[in-house]
Amino acid sequence: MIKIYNTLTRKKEEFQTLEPGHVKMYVCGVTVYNDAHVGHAMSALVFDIIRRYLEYRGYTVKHVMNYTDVDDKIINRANALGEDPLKLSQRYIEAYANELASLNILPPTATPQVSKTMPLIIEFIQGLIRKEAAYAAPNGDVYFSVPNDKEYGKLSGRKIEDMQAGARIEVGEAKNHPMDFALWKAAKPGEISWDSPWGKGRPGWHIECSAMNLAELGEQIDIHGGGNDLIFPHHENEIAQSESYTGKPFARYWIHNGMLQLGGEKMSKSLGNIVSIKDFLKKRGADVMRMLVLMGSYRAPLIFSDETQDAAEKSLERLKTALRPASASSGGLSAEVASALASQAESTKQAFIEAMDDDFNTPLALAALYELVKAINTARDNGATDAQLQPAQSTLRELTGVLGLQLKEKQGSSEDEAKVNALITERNEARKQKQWARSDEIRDQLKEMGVTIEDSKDGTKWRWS
RNA sequence: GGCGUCGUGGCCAAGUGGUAAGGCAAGGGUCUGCAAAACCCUUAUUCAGGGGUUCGAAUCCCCUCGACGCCUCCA
Repeated sequence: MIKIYNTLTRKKEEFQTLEPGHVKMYVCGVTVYNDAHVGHAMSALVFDIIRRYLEYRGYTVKHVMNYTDVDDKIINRANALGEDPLKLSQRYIEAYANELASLNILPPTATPQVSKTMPLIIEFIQGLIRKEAAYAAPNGDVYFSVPNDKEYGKLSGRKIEDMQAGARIEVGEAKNHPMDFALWKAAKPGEISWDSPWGKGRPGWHIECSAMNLAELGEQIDIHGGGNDLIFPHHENEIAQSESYTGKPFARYWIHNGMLQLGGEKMSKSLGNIVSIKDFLKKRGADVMRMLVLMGSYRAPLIFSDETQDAAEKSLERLKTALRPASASSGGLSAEVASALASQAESTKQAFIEAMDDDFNTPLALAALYELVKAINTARDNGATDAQLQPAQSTLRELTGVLGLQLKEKQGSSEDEAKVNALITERNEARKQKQWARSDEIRDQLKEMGVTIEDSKDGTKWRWS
């Protein structure tokens, strides 16, 4: 039984889908006006891991991730660049999709865009007005009427009065109540706009997600996800809109990931402390980013530093050691020892599932994997053959695959490989003649080429590092 | 000011009543010409601090201190 921490109830709950065996999951994507950063990658990875695990447990997952391609920031950036806003956002959509693929994130089953959902958004707003949950202001804006929604604040645990005390709320002249938020914004001169019953304009930020949810997944969904910075106001407003419109409970489980932190602060475009996904991938591999996410709880802040990145890289290396082949000269394990390895594989699998079932406890799941790593390596040291290692290794592959880890050994060009082999042959000649200085010199040379070597009874092994 | 999350060894981190998982780092050992990798051993009488509940608390309650997030665009 899978348990999920639900932001709505602030409790772990048993996971039960609306429809047996099927999961409808909507995750807030990004506003596309700039390069995405590793914080976005974290969020995408968290929900990719959740999706992969749910699929592993037998669910069919409909995974919707939206692109906000109509927004103030996009318009400003497009104006600055003298580019059409939709062309600009399209460019960043393609870039983001490629980056997600590079991170080994499964493509969502649908990726709706605001600009392509306009008729439904307008219809949604009309519906809210009909139900008196919203009103059109004389200037062409349309607002959601917060005081008319008795349940407003249930996700974020806020009271309308408390928020007003914050005094940071801008009182728009056209609003009836300071907490009301825009569903439709009248177009300013020269801005991109769409025709609507209220004149030319464009949607507010929150309504798009309500509309796209309805379009892609229907009135009720199982999982709604995103970063915890979206809890208020975005998700609060989404609930308000969707539930006012349908009269039904919207999402069963609200899942929010913690923020990625750089130097003790949240990484965000407005703070300017950004590491882009592009730059990260130049320095480190996709697995390193994923490992960083796996090492901590998805709900907690993720400390992004050189130190944690190094640790993630080393931890990956450790997982990889278990997947390496048996020693060529191995004499085989006794039946007893071989069956002990098999039972470790089985108990690791169970521990892994138990950990992941408990609100996707990836650090605990990893701990289970390391036990299997140790068992495999010990078996190899004790002379296991490849055939004896293989079942345990394939269990390890299966489980790391569920987490989305690729654990590929690094590759070099075949030209370089020839060079490496020549050097190793030369070194082994030197070693035969006990010319240790020459031998070590060659090893240093190889190291500079990015090659690690290991001498063993079966000869010299090497790999790119 | 309000709402929320949280404070566990050098770093990351699991652990919601029964006596501190795991990874990285560090030290010692086996192996090796030396390394590397693997394996073995060692490293928190203690869980921000102070009270309280309990036979028993990192885990529950109260207070204090501190960090972070949200209350404005934000994954």
